[in-house]
Amino acid sequence: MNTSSRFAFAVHVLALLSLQEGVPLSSEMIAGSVNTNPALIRRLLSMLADAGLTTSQLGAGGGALLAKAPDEITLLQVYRAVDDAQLFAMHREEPNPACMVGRHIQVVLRGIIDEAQQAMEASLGARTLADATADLMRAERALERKRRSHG
Amino acid sequence: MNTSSRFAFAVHVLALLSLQEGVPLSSEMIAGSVNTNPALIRRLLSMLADAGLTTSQLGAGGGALLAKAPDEITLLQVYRAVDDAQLFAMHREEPNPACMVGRHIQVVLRGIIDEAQQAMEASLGARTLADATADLMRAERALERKRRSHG
DNA sequence: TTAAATGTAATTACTATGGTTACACATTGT
DNA sequence: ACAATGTGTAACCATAGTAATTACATTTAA
Repeated sequence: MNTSSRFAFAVHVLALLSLQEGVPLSSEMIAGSVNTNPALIRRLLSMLADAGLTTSQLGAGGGALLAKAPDEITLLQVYRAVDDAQLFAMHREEPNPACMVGRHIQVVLRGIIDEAQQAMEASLGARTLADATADLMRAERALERKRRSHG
Repeated sequence: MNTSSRFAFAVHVLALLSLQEGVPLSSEMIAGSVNTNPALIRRLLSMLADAGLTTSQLGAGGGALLAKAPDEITLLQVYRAVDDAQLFAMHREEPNPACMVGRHIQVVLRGIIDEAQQAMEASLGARTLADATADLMRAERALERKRRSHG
C-alpha cells in the first residue's frame, strides 16, 4: 500500500537535527546521511517547517534547525506533516444505491477505517522525537560495547 | 499515502456474500453493487480465495460464496488478504553507515513502525464481518424509520 | 561582494492501481 | 451432447504518487 518513505526520512532528518543542539545543518549534509538528494531533503524540510517542526536559516553557515524541543515533537506530528493522513481509500465511484449494501457500506467503512487510523495514530502520538533519539543512542552504545569486547 | 480501495471493495464484496446465505453470487452482480468491472471483482475474489475467505463455483448458476461463517472472518484477515501489509516504507537506499544516525535509524524505525502497525491491526482484528453486516442492517433500519416518518 | 545556502519549479523514471477487453476453461442444466 | 453461464487470468492502457535530479532566483553570513 504505502510506498512512501517520507515518514522514515523525516524521522531521520529530525533525529539528525536534534543531535545538532542548535547548530544549523545544511541539506547537503543531511542528504549525505540519508543517502539521497539535497533538493529532496529541502522539500521534506519545507513540509516540516510548514508544520512548525523546523526552521531554516539562509546564507553561509545556515541550514535547518529544530523549532521545538525533541520531547515536544511527537511522531504523530511528524507523520501528519509529511504523509497524507488517509490510511485506506474508500470507493472511488459511488456504490450502487439501489443495493442495500451499496447504500450503507461507506458509512460502515468510515467507522472501521477511522477506528483503525486512530489506533495507529495513538501509537505514533505516544512517542516523541526524544524517545527516538534515546533509542538511537542506546543502539550506538550497544554497538560500542560489542566492538570493545570483540577487539 | 495508501490510495488503494481494495480493502473497501473487499469488505463490500464479503458483506454481499454474507447476505446471500449460501446462494452463489456472480462477479457480474457484485460488480453492479460495487459499481465497477466484473473482472476486477474476480481478481479481488482470487485474493480472498487464496486467503481462504471465499470459494467459487463455476458454471451456470455459479458465483462466489463465503468459505467461513461471517463471525469467523475478522477484518484483519480481509486486510491482509488484499492489501500489502506494509504501512510505512523504510529507506530505499541504505542510510550512510558512517553517520551515527544512519547506522541505527532503521532499527529504531522498525520498532516504531511495527508498533503502529500492530495497533492498527489490533483494531481491525477486533471486528468481524458479522459486525460489519450488523452495522449495515442497523443503518438500513434507521433509513426505513426515517422514510416512514417523513412519509 | 563573494560564497553558501534555501526554496521551488520542472522534468524524468518508476511503481501501484483501477479499469477494460479478451479468451480459455469448467460447470450446470436441459 | 451441447449451449449457456460463469470463473480465472493475461494483456493493455491511463492515472496518480513518489523519488530522484537539475536548475535557478533569492537570501544571508562572512
